[in-house]
Amino acid sequence: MSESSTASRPTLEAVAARAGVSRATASRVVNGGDGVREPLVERVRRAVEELGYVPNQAARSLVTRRHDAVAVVIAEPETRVFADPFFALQLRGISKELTAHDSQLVLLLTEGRDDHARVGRYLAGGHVDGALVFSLHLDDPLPGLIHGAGVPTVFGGRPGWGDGTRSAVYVDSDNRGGAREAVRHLVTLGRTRIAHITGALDQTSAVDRLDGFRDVMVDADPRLIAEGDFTPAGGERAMRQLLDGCPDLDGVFAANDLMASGALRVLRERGLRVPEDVALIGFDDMLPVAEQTDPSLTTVRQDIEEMGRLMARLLLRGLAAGSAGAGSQGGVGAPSSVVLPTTLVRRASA
Amino acid sequence: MSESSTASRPTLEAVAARAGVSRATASRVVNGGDGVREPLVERVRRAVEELGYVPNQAARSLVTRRHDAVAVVIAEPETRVFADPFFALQLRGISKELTAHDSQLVLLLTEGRDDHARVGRYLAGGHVDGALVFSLHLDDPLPGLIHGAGVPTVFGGRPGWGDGTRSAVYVDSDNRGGAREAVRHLVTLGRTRIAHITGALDQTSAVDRLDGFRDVMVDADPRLIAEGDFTPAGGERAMRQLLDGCPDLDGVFAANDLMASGALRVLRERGLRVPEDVALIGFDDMLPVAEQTDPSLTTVRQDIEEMGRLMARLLLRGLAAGSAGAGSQGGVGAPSSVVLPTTLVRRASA
DNA sequence: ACAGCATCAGGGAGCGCTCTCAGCAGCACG
DNA sequence: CGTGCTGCTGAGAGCGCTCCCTGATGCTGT
Repeated sequence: MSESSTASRPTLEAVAARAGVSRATASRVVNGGDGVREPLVERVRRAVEELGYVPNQAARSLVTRRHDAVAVVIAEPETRVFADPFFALQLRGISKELTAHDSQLVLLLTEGRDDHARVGRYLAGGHVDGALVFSLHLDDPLPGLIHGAGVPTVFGGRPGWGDGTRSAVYVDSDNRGGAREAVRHLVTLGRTRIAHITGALDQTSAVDRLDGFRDVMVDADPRLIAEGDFTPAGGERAMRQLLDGCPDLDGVFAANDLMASGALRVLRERGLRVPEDVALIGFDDMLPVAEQTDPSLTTVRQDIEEMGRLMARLLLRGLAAGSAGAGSQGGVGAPSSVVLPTTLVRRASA
Repeated sequence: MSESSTASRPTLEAVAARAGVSRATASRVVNGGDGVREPLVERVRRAVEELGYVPNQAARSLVTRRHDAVAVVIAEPETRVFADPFFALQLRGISKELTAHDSQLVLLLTEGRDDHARVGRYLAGGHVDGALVFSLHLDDPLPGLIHGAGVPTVFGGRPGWGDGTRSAVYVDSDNRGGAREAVRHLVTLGRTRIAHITGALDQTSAVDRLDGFRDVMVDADPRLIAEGDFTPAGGERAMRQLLDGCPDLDGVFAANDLMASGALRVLRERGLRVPEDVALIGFDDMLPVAEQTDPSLTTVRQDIEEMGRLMARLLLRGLAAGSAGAGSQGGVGAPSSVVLPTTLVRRASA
């Protein structure tokens, strides 16, 4: 491990001295240089350069009460869920947007109830300017807790119906619309006995996709709906259940690609051809899965990275509006939720 | 978006006043309470509770020069690489360890050269106590740059041979040993014409795995080594090349599971049975891949989450030692690199 | 009972920065 | 040439905290 340099870093005072100006003027230059005459700006700039001056963020925060930092809270990242590319891509989108606005990304992963309290305390402690929160489960107390903590927050995915989260700002994919499109596509292909493998129904995305399915298959036989859990194994189980209850089904819409891949195995195992006998559609367009299955998976794509970018943008915009305008309460600049469109990606399975 | 509370948060001064003690005493209690008599401790604790006091980290950092924050730098997260479960798991391990030590995780994702400068500046700016750095490519200037920035750093994976990184502290899997074990297993199975699909050779992990392969297959026919790039498509390409050059090979060691899955497809496509005709071993034990292939993949497992945890632990230990001892340079507490063992996971493919 | 010692509380300085406010220049105009 | 104005610059306070140092307090020993 390399050691930290013991030589104390130069202060604004030192820069000012070197440039032959006051600390205040040096500060002005460092923060944009408005209202300082050109020759002085130049001198200060050079002094900064020569001394390798970097502002002390702690000192700055102390007086400005801004931190140029945003917390990203990912609740309950069970291996299964967290390890999929989903969060990685969202993080990248968020990171890009924050970087563009000189904000730092403080990552908070929570595991269990104790952590909720910890995160709540951290956010309430005013260490960050705002928070981006991912909470997968309907019964998660975190969204309510955070919402109440008085920290500007944008949620990733429509949050559950916890206290006060009805008014929450969130960014989500059009799960319902995407599901509708998928099922309609199956209908277009002439399929009539179309089944649905749901996701874990304690997550809004799963509920919304199920609703989308029902929008098209208005009075679907209950035997054509099986509850899954977003895992390949769950997809297999659900597919077996569906085939047992309704052996002549000719279309399946799975609530994600992982379950679709499980379903695919079961279909093949039972000697059913895809897409000839049964057309199959997934959701997410998780590339390593969707492209590698045989046949490759028709699926509903959502732009994950864009979701992340948008969340960050919404939050930053809200922060800017909140600090600029007098009342941040529902003011003109207060952003509202965004639902991003999805697109059907046609491959071989349907 | 919920707005930030306008009521200013209570200060230590307020706590002290309420508890009827001085600011200094209140501070002592908040920081552990050593040297303060029990009744006073109790009173201060209650005041903290009642006022909902949370220390202002900025003010604290300003004087202590500690930040209780660690930067995690992930260089060049191309979608392909970043989106695999690898980083997610490492992040989780890191997060757990940092949380246990009340440190925050500041995530820095870099994209391109400009970002390098940005990250360098950030780290040199003394905003964090230390850094955990992932850099995949041998020619990446980042490790050298960071190493030179005077920030205590631990690397994830053996870094390349950039300036000064020879002495760098890192945590890595025993890539070479794991590879040896995999190839030896193929030998044990009676395979004699064993091929290797390498990873992208600008990454140390790929080089080390190739070295491990060579350790066992001392004078392997060059036609039995094909360069891949860690992607399924690369695995397919390499497998074709291998079969074209040496149609009677009977064992393959792929440098990761993704490439093994690609190789598997090609083998099947050419009518070769796995493991009967060709035994196949991967690396990583990336579950969604290794378990879902048919046949399931024999592979070399590394404990990714543990790697992350260890990196954080090493860094924190180094920080503690560095601030305690006078000279942090190679002192008693200075940690040295760790190479974690791997284990062969036998499934169906070999 | 009193000196001597250890222990614990409080006063105060100061970390590095921003920001208000006063002051001083320079200019146009009367 | 004097007055009023605009536009920069600098002095100084203070953000909330830690920590040094001094002073007060309780306890032991004789």
